[in-house]
Amino acid sequence: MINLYHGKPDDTKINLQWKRISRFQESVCKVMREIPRGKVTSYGLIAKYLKSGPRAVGTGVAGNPWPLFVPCHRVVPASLEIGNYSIGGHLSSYGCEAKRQLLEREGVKIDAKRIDSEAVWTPGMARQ
DNA sequence: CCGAAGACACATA
DNA sequence: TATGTGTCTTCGG
Repeated sequence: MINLYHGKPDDTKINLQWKRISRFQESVCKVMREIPRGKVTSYGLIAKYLKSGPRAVGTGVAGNPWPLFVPCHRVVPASLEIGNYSIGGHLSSYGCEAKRQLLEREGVKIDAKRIDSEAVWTPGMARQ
């Protein structure tokens, strides 16, 4: 698994229990799965794509049932900052550091505390 | 460029 | 039904 880091867009042979989450969360997760490797997107873009509101997307991502299975770490604020990120629960306050490491390792150029605007990916585009 | 305030859509209790 | 949210956009300095 974790083919996400190997360039494969879909690694979920595992039966994710979509039924346990809401329709909206499912849509958000699907959109996030379409994010190419080395690219990032923002809540606002997903919100626009889903014809929804940014905060709703944030809520849906925050309640992401499967961190890392769904590349929620590729979702950053529109300000292109790292933003917050909680992995393995809300116990890790250093999740943002791990997020930065993950993104950097995926090829996203991060300038100290900001993400390269070239790495922004918009939902709805043709997958690379 | 940086900081502060309002708003909107959806989830959870 | 009411409140909260990992936000966004806009206004002012």
